[in-house]
Amino acid sequence: MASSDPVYLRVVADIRRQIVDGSLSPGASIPSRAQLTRKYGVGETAARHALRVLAAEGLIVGRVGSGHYVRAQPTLLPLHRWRFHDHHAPFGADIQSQGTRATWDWRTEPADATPDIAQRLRLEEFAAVTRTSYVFRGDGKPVQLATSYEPAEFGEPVAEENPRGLIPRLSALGVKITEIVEQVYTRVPQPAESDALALPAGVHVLHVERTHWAGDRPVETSDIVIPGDRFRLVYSHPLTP
Amino acid sequence: MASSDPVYLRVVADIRRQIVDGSLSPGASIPSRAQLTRKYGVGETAARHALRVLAAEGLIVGRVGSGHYVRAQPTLLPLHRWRFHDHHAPFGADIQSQGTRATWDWRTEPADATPDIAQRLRLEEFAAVTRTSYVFRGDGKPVQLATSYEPAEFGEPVAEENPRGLIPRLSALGVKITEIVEQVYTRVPQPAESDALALPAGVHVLHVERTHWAGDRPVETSDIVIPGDRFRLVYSHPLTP
DNA sequence: GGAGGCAATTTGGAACTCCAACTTTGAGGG
DNA sequence: CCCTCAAAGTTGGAGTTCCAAATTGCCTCC
Repeated sequence: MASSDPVYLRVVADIRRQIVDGSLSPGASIPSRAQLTRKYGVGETAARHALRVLAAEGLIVGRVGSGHYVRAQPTLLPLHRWRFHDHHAPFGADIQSQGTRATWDWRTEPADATPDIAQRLRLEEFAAVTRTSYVFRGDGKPVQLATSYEPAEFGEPVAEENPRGLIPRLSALGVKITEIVEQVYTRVPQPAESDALALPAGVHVLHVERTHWAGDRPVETSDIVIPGDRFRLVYSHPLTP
Repeated sequence: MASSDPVYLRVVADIRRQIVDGSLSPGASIPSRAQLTRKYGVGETAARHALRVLAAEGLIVGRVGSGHYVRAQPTLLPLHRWRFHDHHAPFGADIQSQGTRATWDWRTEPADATPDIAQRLRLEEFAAVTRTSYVFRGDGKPVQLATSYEPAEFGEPVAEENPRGLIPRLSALGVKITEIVEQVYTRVPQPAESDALALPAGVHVLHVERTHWAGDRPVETSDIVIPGDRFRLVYSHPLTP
């Protein structure tokens, strides 16, 4: 904390310290901005700025008319990525095995492959694909979004077949899945995603690009959007003897 | 965009749309706040607020005295998590294989296991462990931080032995690694991490908790901090016939 | 004891103003 | 053409003031 640093950073650092060292526990109230101006001898602008930074870090949350409060640090539910890949809805099976009631909606439609999807599926641009959009719910609240793309040649996953899952469905078509690859990164959610997932301000998502391979051919690719404040992803790698 | 929405959101949405649809390409300048007030008929506060939100989303970056500019969307270098686990520095080997010169520093010291580490290593609280802190550099710039913990009984990885890597080292001690588990989540970086990794404002990190298992015993656990604007993690899962 | 009303307080949005440090541009001179 | 300097403009920090919507606590009445 250099003496030339902006005053708001002094306020941020002090409050952050109290939160991190436990002096201010989850649910505890933070001084109002009027109180901060008096306590730290700063103006309202700096007080607001400090509160804004702390809120953006997810450490506090403001309630209109009431005040700011320390946020409980989220417990991140683990999603074991390879454990349920033979279920018809791996995510659903995972959180259900952890005691959360899981439901999901999906919508399937024919689409043209965007350049990105075409590349991932090694198709021509604008090739015909089948796009299936999912909303997964835990205890009734949306907790994950996913969009899956398959070459149109595999046909549309009709409603009765969908519960069978991708791997057996493609197997019945003579396509054997040999590998699943997931690429994980973090990003800012799009406004529609924030709305759909009821994300608190400042929360980023984990974005998983998952591709099913049959030998050296990609036969399905998905974009999965996972709230970064609710889940962590667990990957296991056994070592062969 | 409801008509009762704050005016700053109108500005945000308009500029975001231009960036997303390519009208404003990377490097393009954004109107200054004075220009925004005139263009959108809002006050300076709302103009600043809009710019602040866009900056927090990583879409623009402000340069003092110059203006705001559209940020190039980062190309995320893939880190193949299981490909180099038998190297002495898997991360280094990974980015080196992609053309980036990798170097790293580390520092080893005895420590007492915190409750979290004790739980992860199935040790008593405050049990003696060996803590090794790493700073990984790509082309001379820090690009990843990691802290590794081992039970103290394995001894201190002395400098000459470190290049051999964890798995052969423990193997020489009669401990056979049977599985590696990585848990991935995203979070706000701590100030020291932001400094160390030179993270732009608003960038979150991927945090990987990695544990090496020998049978049902955890024998090493690490916390790995990866800039969310530079890397993505790639996990592969072969399906057995 | 419970319900309702009211005052005080709070947050989030917003306006206007000022300032230091910095950048950019244009004019003038060599 | 190149260099210098001044003017204009920019960002980030900061202050003060106002307002709508919401919350909380206290008081009064039934």
